[in-house]
Amino acid sequence: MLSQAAVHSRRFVAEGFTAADARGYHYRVLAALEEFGPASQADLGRRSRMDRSDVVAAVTELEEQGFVERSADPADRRRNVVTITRAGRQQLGRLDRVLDTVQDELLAPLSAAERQTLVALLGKLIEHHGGVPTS
Amino acid sequence: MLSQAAVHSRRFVAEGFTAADARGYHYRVLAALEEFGPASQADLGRRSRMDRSDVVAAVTELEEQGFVERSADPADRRRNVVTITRAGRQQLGRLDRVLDTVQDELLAPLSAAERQTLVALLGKLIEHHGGVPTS
DNA sequence: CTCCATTCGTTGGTGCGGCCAACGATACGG
DNA sequence: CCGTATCGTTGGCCGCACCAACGAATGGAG
Repeated sequence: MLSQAAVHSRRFVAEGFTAADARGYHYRVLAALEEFGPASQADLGRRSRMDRSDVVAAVTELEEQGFVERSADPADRRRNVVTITRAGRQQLGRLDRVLDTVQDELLAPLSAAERQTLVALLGKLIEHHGGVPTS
Repeated sequence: MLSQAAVHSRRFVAEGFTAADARGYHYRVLAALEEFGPASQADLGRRSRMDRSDVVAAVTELEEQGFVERSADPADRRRNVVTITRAGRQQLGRLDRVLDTVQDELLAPLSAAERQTLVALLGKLIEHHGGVPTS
Protein backbone atom coordinates (compact mmCIF):
# COMPACT_ATOMS: atom_id res chain seq x y z
CA MET A 1 0.00 0.00 0.00
CA LEU A 2 1.11 3.48 -0.85
CA SER A 3 0.31 4.75 2.61
CA GLN A 4 2.54 2.09 4.10
CA ALA A 5 5.52 3.22 2.11
CA ALA A 6 4.64 6.81 2.81
CA VAL A 7 4.82 6.18 6.53
CA HIS A 8 8.48 5.25 6.27
CA SER A 9 9.11 8.19 4.00
CA ARG A 10 7.44 10.52 6.45
CA ARG A 11 9.43 9.16 9.34
CA PHE A 12 12.73 9.59 7.53
CA VAL A 13 11.87 13.08 6.42
CA ALA A 14 10.68 14.05 9.86
CA GLU A 15 13.89 12.76 11.39
CA GLY A 16 16.04 14.76 9.05
CA PHE A 17 13.95 17.90 9.33
CA THR A 18 13.78 17.95 13.09
CA ALA A 19 17.54 17.49 13.10
CA ALA A 20 17.74 20.59 10.92
CA ASP A 21 15.28 22.40 13.20
CA ALA A 22 12.68 22.78 10.47
CA ARG A 23 9.37 21.38 9.38
CA GLY A 24 7.78 20.46 6.10
CA TYR A 25 5.95 23.77 5.88
CA HIS A 26 9.20 25.66 6.22
CA TYR A 27 10.79 23.76 3.41
CA ARG A 28 7.83 24.27 1.14
CA VAL A 29 7.78 27.99 1.71
CA LEU A 30 11.50 28.36 1.16
CA ALA A 31 11.39 26.21 -1.96
CA ALA A 32 8.51 28.19 -3.40
CA LEU A 33 10.30 31.47 -2.72
CA GLU A 34 13.47 30.24 -4.34
CA GLU A 35 11.64 28.93 -7.37
CA PHE A 36 9.21 31.77 -8.03
CA GLY A 37 10.77 34.69 -6.23
CA PRO A 38 9.23 36.99 -3.63
CA ALA A 39 5.51 36.51 -3.28
CA SER A 40 2.52 37.36 -1.19
CA GLN A 41 1.54 34.88 1.46
CA ALA A 42 -1.60 33.91 -0.40
CA ASP A 43 0.50 33.12 -3.45
CA LEU A 44 2.84 31.04 -1.35
CA GLY A 45 -0.14 29.11 -0.11
CA ARG A 46 -1.34 28.39 -3.60
CA ARG A 47 2.10 27.42 -4.83
CA SER A 48 2.88 25.21 -1.87
CA ARG A 49 -0.60 23.81 -1.48
CA MET A 50 -0.91 25.18 2.00
CA ASP A 51 -3.73 26.87 3.82
CA ARG A 52 -3.31 30.61 4.26
CA SER A 53 -3.34 30.27 8.02
CA ASP A 54 -0.53 27.73 7.90
CA VAL A 55 1.47 30.04 5.67
CA VAL A 56 1.17 32.74 8.31
CA ALA A 57 2.65 30.46 10.96
CA ALA A 58 5.43 29.17 8.73
CA VAL A 59 6.44 32.64 7.54
CA THR A 60 6.41 33.94 11.10
CA GLU A 61 8.71 31.17 12.22
CA LEU A 62 10.99 31.56 9.24
CA GLU A 63 11.12 35.28 9.91
CA GLU A 64 12.13 34.68 13.52
CA GLN A 65 14.96 32.50 12.26
CA GLY A 66 15.98 35.15 9.77
CA PHE A 67 15.30 33.01 6.71
CA VAL A 68 12.67 35.27 5.15
CA GLU A 69 11.60 38.89 5.34
CA ARG A 70 8.08 40.25 5.51
CA SER A 71 7.38 43.69 4.10
CA ALA A 72 4.22 45.51 3.21
CA ASP A 73 3.41 45.61 -0.48
CA PRO A 74 3.18 49.30 -1.46
CA ALA A 75 1.08 48.41 -4.50
CA ASP A 76 -1.51 46.52 -2.47
CA ARG A 77 -1.66 47.20 1.20
CA ARG A 78 -3.47 43.98 1.91
CA ARG A 79 -0.45 42.01 0.87
CA ASN A 80 2.78 41.14 2.60
CA VAL A 81 5.68 40.51 0.28
CA VAL A 82 7.79 37.65 1.54
CA THR A 83 11.40 37.50 0.43
CA ILE A 84 13.96 34.81 1.05
CA THR A 85 17.20 35.96 2.65
CA ARG A 86 20.74 34.81 2.15
CA ALA A 87 20.49 32.74 5.31
CA GLY A 88 17.21 31.36 4.01
CA ARG A 89 18.88 30.15 0.86
CA GLN A 90 21.53 28.46 2.92
CA GLN A 91 18.89 26.77 5.03
CA LEU A 92 17.09 25.67 1.90
CA GLY A 93 20.33 24.17 0.68
CA ARG A 94 20.73 22.30 3.93
CA LEU A 95 17.19 20.98 3.74
CA ASP A 96 17.70 19.95 0.12
CA ARG A 97 20.70 17.95 1.17
CA VAL A 98 18.70 16.39 3.96
CA LEU A 99 16.03 15.37 1.48
CA ASP A 100 18.61 13.89 -0.86
CA THR A 101 20.03 11.80 1.94
CA VAL A 102 16.61 10.71 3.02
CA GLN A 103 15.65 9.75 -0.49
CA ASP A 104 18.77 7.66 -0.84
CA GLU A 105 17.97 5.88 2.38
CA LEU A 106 14.39 5.33 1.38
CA LEU A 107 15.16 4.06 -2.10
CA ALA A 108 18.15 2.04 -0.98
CA PRO A 109 16.67 -1.34 -1.92
CA LEU A 110 15.93 -0.23 -5.47
CA SER A 111 18.22 -0.21 -8.47
CA ALA A 112 18.70 2.96 -10.45
CA ALA A 113 16.34 1.71 -13.13
CA GLU A 114 13.74 0.78 -10.56
CA ARG A 115 13.99 4.17 -8.94
CA GLN A 116 13.40 5.82 -12.27
CA THR A 117 10.39 3.63 -12.90
CA LEU A 118 8.97 4.37 -9.47
CA VAL A 119 9.44 8.09 -9.88
CA ALA A 120 7.78 7.97 -13.28
CA LEU A 121 4.79 6.05 -11.99
CA LEU A 122 4.35 8.31 -8.99
CA GLY A 123 4.67 11.33 -11.25
CA LYS A 124 1.87 9.98 -13.37
CA LEU A 125 -0.33 9.58 -10.34
CA ILE A 126 0.40 13.03 -9.00
CA GLU A 127 -0.11 14.72 -12.32
CA HIS A 128 -3.36 12.93 -12.96
CA HIS A 129 -4.72 14.00 -9.61
CA GLY A 130 -3.96 17.62 -10.22
CA GLY A 131 -0.77 17.68 -8.21
CA VAL A 132 2.13 20.00 -8.62
CA PRO A 133 5.29 18.02 -9.42
CA THR A 134 7.56 19.47 -6.73
CA SER A 135 10.64 17.57 -7.87
CA MET B 1 7.98 12.48 -4.52
CA LEU B 2 6.49 9.65 -2.58
CA SER B 3 5.00 11.99 -0.02
CA GLN B 4 3.23 13.90 -2.76
CA ALA B 5 1.51 10.81 -4.06
CA ALA B 6 0.76 9.74 -0.54
CA VAL B 7 -1.07 12.97 0.12
CA HIS B 8 -3.59 12.17 -2.57
CA SER B 9 -3.86 8.63 -1.33
CA ARG B 10 -4.47 9.83 2.19
CA ARG B 11 -7.09 12.27 1.05
CA PHE B 12 -8.98 9.64 -0.91
CA VAL B 13 -8.82 7.16 1.92
CA ALA B 14 -9.88 9.75 4.43
CA GLU B 15 -12.85 10.71 2.28
CA GLY B 16 -14.04 7.16 1.98
CA PHE B 17 -13.48 6.37 5.63
CA THR B 18 -15.23 9.39 7.00
CA ALA B 19 -18.13 8.55 4.71
CA ALA B 20 -18.18 5.12 6.36
CA ASP B 21 -17.91 6.75 9.80
CA ALA B 22 -14.56 5.15 10.53
CA ARG B 23 -10.88 6.00 10.73
CA GLY B 24 -7.69 4.32 9.74
CA TYR B 25 -7.09 2.98 13.21
CA HIS B 26 -10.47 1.29 13.21
CA TYR B 27 -9.77 -0.45 9.96
CA ARG B 28 -6.39 -1.67 11.09
CA VAL B 29 -7.77 -3.13 14.29
CA LEU B 30 -10.62 -4.88 12.53
CA ALA B 31 -8.33 -6.22 9.84
CA ALA B 32 -5.86 -7.55 12.40
CA LEU B 33 -8.66 -9.23 14.33
CA GLU B 34 -10.05 -10.85 11.22
CA GLU B 35 -6.65 -12.04 10.11
CA PHE B 36 -5.23 -13.33 13.38
CA GLY B 37 -8.29 -13.88 15.51
CA PRO B 38 -9.03 -12.52 18.99
CA ALA B 39 -6.05 -10.86 20.60
CA SER B 40 -4.95 -8.72 23.47
CA GLN B 41 -4.71 -5.01 22.85
CA ALA B 42 -0.95 -5.06 23.05
CA ASP B 43 -0.88 -7.74 20.36
CA LEU B 44 -3.20 -5.67 18.22
CA GLY B 45 -0.82 -2.79 18.57
CA ARG B 46 2.14 -4.85 17.45
CA ARG B 47 0.27 -6.37 14.55
CA SER B 48 -1.18 -3.09 13.37
CA ARG B 49 1.88 -1.00 14.14
CA MET B 50 -0.04 1.18 16.51
CA ASP B 51 0.82 2.62 19.87
CA ARG B 52 -0.86 0.90 22.81
CA SER B 53 -2.62 4.10 23.78
CA ASP B 54 -4.08 4.48 20.31
CA VAL B 55 -5.29 0.91 20.40
CA VAL B 56 -7.18 1.71 23.58
CA ALA B 57 -9.02 4.55 21.89
CA ALA B 58 -9.74 2.60 18.72
CA VAL B 59 -11.04 -0.45 20.61
CA THR B 60 -13.19 1.72 22.83
CA GLU B 61 -14.78 3.37 19.82
CA LEU B 62 -15.25 0.10 18.01
CA GLU B 63 -16.82 -1.34 21.12
CA GLU B 64 -19.26 1.55 21.32
CA GLN B 65 -20.24 0.84 17.74
CA GLY B 66 -20.66 -2.84 18.50
CA PHE B 67 -17.91 -3.97 16.14
CA VAL B 68 -15.69 -5.61 18.76
CA GLU B 69 -16.04 -7.02 22.26
CA ARG B 70 -13.68 -6.54 25.17
CA SER B 71 -13.46 -9.24 27.81
CA ALA B 72 -11.02 -9.96 30.58
CA ASP B 73 -8.54 -12.72 29.86
CA PRO B 74 -8.95 -15.35 32.62
CA ALA B 75 -5.46 -16.67 31.95
CA ASP B 76 -3.80 -13.29 32.40
CA ARG B 77 -5.72 -10.66 34.24
CA ARG B 78 -3.65 -7.86 32.82
CA ARG B 79 -4.98 -8.58 29.36
CA ASN B 80 -8.21 -7.72 27.61
CA VAL B 81 -9.21 -10.14 24.90
CA VAL B 82 -10.67 -8.28 21.95
CA THR B 83 -12.99 -10.17 19.63
CA ILE B 84 -14.54 -9.05 16.40
CA THR B 85 -18.32 -9.32 16.21
CA ARG B 86 -20.58 -10.19 13.33
CA ALA B 87 -21.33 -6.51 12.84
CA GLY B 88 -17.62 -5.85 12.97
CA ARG B 89 -17.01 -8.26 10.14
CA GLN B 90 -19.68 -6.52 8.11
CA GLN B 91 -18.07 -3.16 8.79
CA LEU B 92 -14.70 -4.56 7.79
CA GLY B 93 -16.26 -5.71 4.55
CA ARG B 94 -17.64 -2.26 3.93
CA LEU B 95 -14.27 -0.67 4.60
CA ASP B 96 -12.56 -3.17 2.33
CA ARG B 97 -14.90 -2.17 -0.44
CA VAL B 98 -14.19 1.45 0.26
CA LEU B 99 -10.48 0.80 -0.03
CA ASP B 100 -10.93 -1.06 -3.29
CA THR B 101 -12.83 1.84 -4.73
CA VAL B 102 -10.26 4.30 -3.49
CA GLN B 103 -7.42 2.29 -4.94
CA ASP B 104 -9.11 2.18 -8.30
CA GLU B 105 -9.53 5.92 -8.24
CA LEU B 106 -5.98 6.48 -7.16
CA LEU B 107 -4.43 4.14 -9.71
CA ALA B 108 -6.78 5.18 -12.47
CA PRO B 109 -4.06 6.67 -14.70
CA LEU B 110 -2.01 3.47 -14.59
CA SER B 111 -2.33 0.38 -16.73
CA ALA B 112 -2.66 -3.01 -15.10
CA ALA B 113 0.98 -3.75 -15.76
CA GLU B 114 2.04 -0.43 -14.33
CA ARG B 115 -0.02 -1.00 -11.24
CA GLN B 116 1.65 -4.33 -10.72
CA THR B 117 5.06 -2.75 -11.11
CA LEU B 118 4.23 0.01 -8.68
CA VAL B 119 2.93 -2.42 -6.10
CA ALA B 120 6.03 -4.55 -6.47
CA LEU B 121 8.36 -1.60 -6.04
CA LEU B 122 6.50 -0.28 -3.02
CA GLY B 123 6.47 -3.74 -1.54
CA LYS B 124 10.21 -3.87 -1.88
CA LEU B 125 10.56 -0.58 -0.08
CA ILE B 126 8.26 -1.55 2.73
CA GLU B 127 9.83 -4.92 3.25
CA HIS B 128 13.31 -3.48 3.25
CA HIS B 129 12.38 -0.97 5.92
CA GLY B 130 10.98 -3.61 8.20
CA GLY B 131 7.37 -3.04 7.29
CA VAL B 132 4.57 -5.53 7.45
CA PRO B 133 3.05 -6.05 3.99
CA THR B 134 -0.58 -5.42 4.90
CA SER B 135 -1.90 -6.17 1.43
C1' DC C 1 8.86 -17.62 48.64
C1' DT C 2 10.29 -13.11 47.92
C1' DC C 3 11.90 -9.47 44.93
C1' DC C 4 12.59 -7.44 40.62
C1' DA C 5 11.89 -6.73 35.96
C1' DT C 6 8.51 -6.89 32.57
C1' DT C 7 4.07 -6.60 30.48
C1' DC C 8 -0.63 -4.66 30.05
C1' DG C 9 -4.21 -1.27 29.91
C1' DT C 10 -5.02 3.36 30.61
C1' DT C 11 -4.55 8.44 30.96
C1' DG C 12 -2.73 12.53 29.37
C1' DG C 13 0.21 15.15 26.63
C1' DT C 14 3.14 16.59 22.27
C1' DG C 15 3.88 17.50 17.46
C1' DC C 16 2.94 17.77 12.59
C1' DG C 17 0.00 18.18 8.63
C1' DG C 18 -4.32 19.56 6.76
C1' DC C 19 -8.42 22.07 6.92
C1' DC C 20 -12.32 25.50 8.12
C1' DA C 21 -14.69 29.78 9.95
C1' DA C 22 -14.53 34.38 10.97
C1' DC C 23 -12.57 39.07 11.40
C1' DG C 24 -11.05 43.63 9.87
C1' DA C 25 -8.65 45.88 6.29
C1' DT C 26 -8.05 46.75 1.64
C1' DA C 27 -8.94 46.55 -3.44
C1' DC C 28 -11.81 46.54 -7.32
C1' DG C 29 -15.90 46.22 -10.62
C1' DG C 30 -20.31 47.72 -11.84
C1' DC D 1 -20.80 54.48 -4.10
C1' DC D 2 -21.69 49.91 -2.77
C1' DG D 3 -21.16 45.19 -2.97
C1' DT D 4 -17.96 41.53 -3.76
C1' DA D 5 -13.62 39.52 -3.48
C1' DT D 6 -9.04 39.09 -1.65
C1' DC D 7 -5.46 39.20 2.06
C1' DG D 8 -3.44 38.46 6.55
C1' DT D 9 -4.49 36.87 10.89
C1' DT D 10 -6.54 34.40 14.85
C1' DG D 11 -8.39 30.43 16.72
C1' DG D 12 -10.10 26.11 16.47
C1' DC D 13 -10.75 21.01 14.93
C1' DC D 14 -9.37 16.35 13.34
C1' DG D 15 -6.31 12.36 12.29
C1' DC D 16 -2.07 10.04 12.77
C1' DA D 17 2.07 8.98 15.31
C1' DC D 18 4.59 8.99 19.41
C1' DC D 19 6.06 9.37 24.41
C1' DA D 20 5.89 9.26 29.62
C1' DA D 21 3.93 7.63 33.56
C1' DC D 22 0.85 5.01 36.45
C1' DG D 23 -1.16 0.94 39.00
C1' DA D 24 -2.20 -3.82 38.39
C1' DA D 25 -0.66 -8.14 37.32
C1' DT D 26 2.73 -11.60 35.83
C1' DG D 27 6.77 -14.36 35.90
C1' DG D 28 11.58 -15.42 36.58
C1' DA D 29 15.93 -15.33 39.52
C1' DG D 30 17.76 -15.97 43.62
